[in-house]
Amino acid sequence: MRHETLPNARHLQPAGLIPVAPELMLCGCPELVGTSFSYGREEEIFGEGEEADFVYRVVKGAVRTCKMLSDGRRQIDAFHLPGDLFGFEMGARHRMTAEAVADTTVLLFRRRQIEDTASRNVDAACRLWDLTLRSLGHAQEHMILLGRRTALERVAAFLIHMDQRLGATGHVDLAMPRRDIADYLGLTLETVSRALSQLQSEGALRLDGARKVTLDRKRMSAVVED
Amino acid sequence: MRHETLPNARHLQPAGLIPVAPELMLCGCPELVGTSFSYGREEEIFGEGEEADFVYRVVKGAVRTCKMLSDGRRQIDAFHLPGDLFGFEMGARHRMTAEAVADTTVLLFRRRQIEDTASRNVDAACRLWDLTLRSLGHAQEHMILLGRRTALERVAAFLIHMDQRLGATGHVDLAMPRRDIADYLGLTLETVSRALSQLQSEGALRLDGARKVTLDRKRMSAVVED
DNA sequence: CGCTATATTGATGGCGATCAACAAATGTGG
DNA sequence: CCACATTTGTTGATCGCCATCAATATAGCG
Repeated sequence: MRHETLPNARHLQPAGLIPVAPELMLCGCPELVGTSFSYGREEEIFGEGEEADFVYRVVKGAVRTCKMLSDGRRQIDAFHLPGDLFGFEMGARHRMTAEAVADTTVLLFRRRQIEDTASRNVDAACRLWDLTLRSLGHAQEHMILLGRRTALERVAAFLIHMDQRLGATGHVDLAMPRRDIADYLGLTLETVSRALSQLQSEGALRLDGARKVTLDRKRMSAVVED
Repeated sequence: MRHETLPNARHLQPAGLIPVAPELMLCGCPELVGTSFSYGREEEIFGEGEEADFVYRVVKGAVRTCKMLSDGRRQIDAFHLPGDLFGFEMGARHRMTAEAVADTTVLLFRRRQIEDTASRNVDAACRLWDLTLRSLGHAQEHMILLGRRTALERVAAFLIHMDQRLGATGHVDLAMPRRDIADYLGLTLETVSRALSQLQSEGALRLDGARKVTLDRKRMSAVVED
């Protein structure tokens, strides 16, 4: 049994004092105040197999959670953007690795505190259950994408989804490289790049630099068509 | 707003009276007593988009939950065997279709009752949360299979998993046809059949009839090797 | 038995992976 | 600020796995 340790962190910024800012709380509970941590690009937040003592909320930046096989094959199960929670686990240990995709700030919540709160506050417990159901819903959507969608459909669906999460402006600013998109979509980075080029040649999007994409939302939707 | 109706069912077998049998309860709660229903092979239990008023537990048989695209592509997200719960949803409506793979008996629990119980009984709420986290964990495992595994690995992993769920005897009795296995693994039924033949020729398993498989667990594990 | 549903096996083709070269963006030190 | 190195992204050529189409075999069932 090892001692509970703090995670790797560049800079510790202690949370504000007496009047708790609402954005520091989890599920609106004043007793669940997060501690701010920052991670550099590509830095590991937690690794598969580590003790799952904390739950995280993204404040700034982007995080990927993924699984790897021994031969290096990787599957990214989700990208977490500002406002998103990640790090919930069934057992005592993480079954995923979490890494910062870009320079990232997160809020850290002690898992025991969350569980204590949930066991006393019914409303918080329901909200936590709902969050887990939401993750499950996302995973289920992703399974049909991975199992049954073509490469072009996957890339289009990904961009549409990112656009919606970033405000549905049609201007998507991708935080992650091609390789990460590929590992999220079950493709290679070359196939992702080709799909983007094809979507551009079809007039469904425009690439204003590799990470900046402008979508024609109507034509993009026509590509996925479920 | 439509009236809450009972699901399709062949035979209604009213639950036992005064002393509630433990196998009829959910999470060990005496107030959560299920009602037994039976469905024939290929019969729909609930459809995507329907009101999610019930949660189900398999008593006998097997159930598949799946999503479909408009052009007929299908992804089965899970097979539910005796003891398994299914039908939990985030919102008011089912986002999946559930169908009986074989002649099946389920217990039906009113969702409102479950939520009422969870809001009063902390222990039950935690168990329900844990069940959802378990489903999420399964979905995450399945994503790396769908995104990064070869056909042979998928079929081998599926058989190993089924063997474990059925008691790890090495004798797997498949309840579902090749087509369902294929739609679960993101393959075609021909590819599933070929993978089974190849595994047999490699001595990793023996087919005693299409639905009866005897595994060499050591050699099977060597195929998936994560 | 014969009828039907299910499974296996074969032949062929296409989508996406792999290997490779080049281009563009980013960063670094002089 | 520019020369150079490094990382990231695009595009091309080829290959292989799995899908598709097709034929046959087997199992289940009246």
